[in-house]
Amino acid sequence: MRLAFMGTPDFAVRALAELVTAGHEIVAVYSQPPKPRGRGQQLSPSPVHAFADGLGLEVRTPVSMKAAEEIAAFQALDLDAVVVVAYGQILKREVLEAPRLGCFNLHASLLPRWRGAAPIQRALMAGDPVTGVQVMRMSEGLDEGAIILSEVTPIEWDDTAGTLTDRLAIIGASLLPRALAAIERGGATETAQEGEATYAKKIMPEEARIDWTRTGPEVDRHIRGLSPFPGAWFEAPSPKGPVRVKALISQVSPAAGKDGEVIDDGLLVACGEGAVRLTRVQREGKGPQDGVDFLRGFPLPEGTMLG
RNA sequence: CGCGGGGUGGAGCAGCCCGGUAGCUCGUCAGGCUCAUAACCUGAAGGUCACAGGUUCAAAUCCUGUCCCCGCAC
Repeated sequence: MRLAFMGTPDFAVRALAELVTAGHEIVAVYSQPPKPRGRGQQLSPSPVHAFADGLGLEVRTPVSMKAAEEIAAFQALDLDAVVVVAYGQILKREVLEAPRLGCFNLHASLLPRWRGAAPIQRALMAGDPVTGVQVMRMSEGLDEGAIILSEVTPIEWDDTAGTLTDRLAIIGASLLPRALAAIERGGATETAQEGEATYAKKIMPEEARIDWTRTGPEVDRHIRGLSPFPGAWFEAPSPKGPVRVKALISQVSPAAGKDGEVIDDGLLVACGEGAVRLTRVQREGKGPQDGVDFLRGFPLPEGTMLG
């Protein structure tokens, strides 16, 4: 089919790759414009942008798809369909209706649960037992379209946003060629979303700080849901003042103590109820390291209070 | 030139301000103790202190430049 692809982060790269492999003609790739990122504020293209460049595909990075000329240029592409994966822009009706067969979206949750920006992290933080990816026909509302294909995956006790994202990206990417094949021959079944909708709000920086008054399981989910990005963090006391430390991986434990108190010599921290052991950690200015390695150069003896 | 931290035996760190013997917690190897051990004791190996210049009698430490890593911000 004659397609356009719209996507921005790493999560979307594999989807694009699968579409290319499936032999579709990718007429244009839309991605968010390069922006200053990382240290030094270097202007750098999005992962999808960079990947598409590598394949020699035409990349378009409009600041807004709402501009009349942008819509006109899009309509002129004369497309069969469009695939959108974590693009980061709302598409207007004129855009959605331009392709012959419509616009399709890959979304990383079991809709209507977790519509919106951060479905994977929200599912993990909420302690959902399962999640999944779905291909849907896009409509004007936010992630409200009819479902065409979906696959469920359990959320394991040791999953982090990172591992789940990787897994869902792979599953989701494999769903797309199948969905498109069905759509092309007119055999796709479209099922309206059923159930109570919830919204996966964007993660705000203040939200990432660990609240030790919450229960062990809640703190654990908070840590894994935000790992590796943006990272749940706390403050550890040091001779030079409080140091910000990210907790990347943790395990729940039934031990007890005061909220935020280190209760053994292995980074076991008491919560409002129960405790969590921090098994992988990263302090500012340093790389990620195992809890035991961290402790060798940054002792946190029993009784230390974390903030 | 957005702000900031850092590159020291295999791992994680201290030492740098106030130049002068390479330190700490582990790991590894050998031996000992022990019914036994990831425990304990003794001993050993292992480092051009990121790289390149400079200052100095002397540089991990001071000065200049380069490369690389990371946190914030996004």
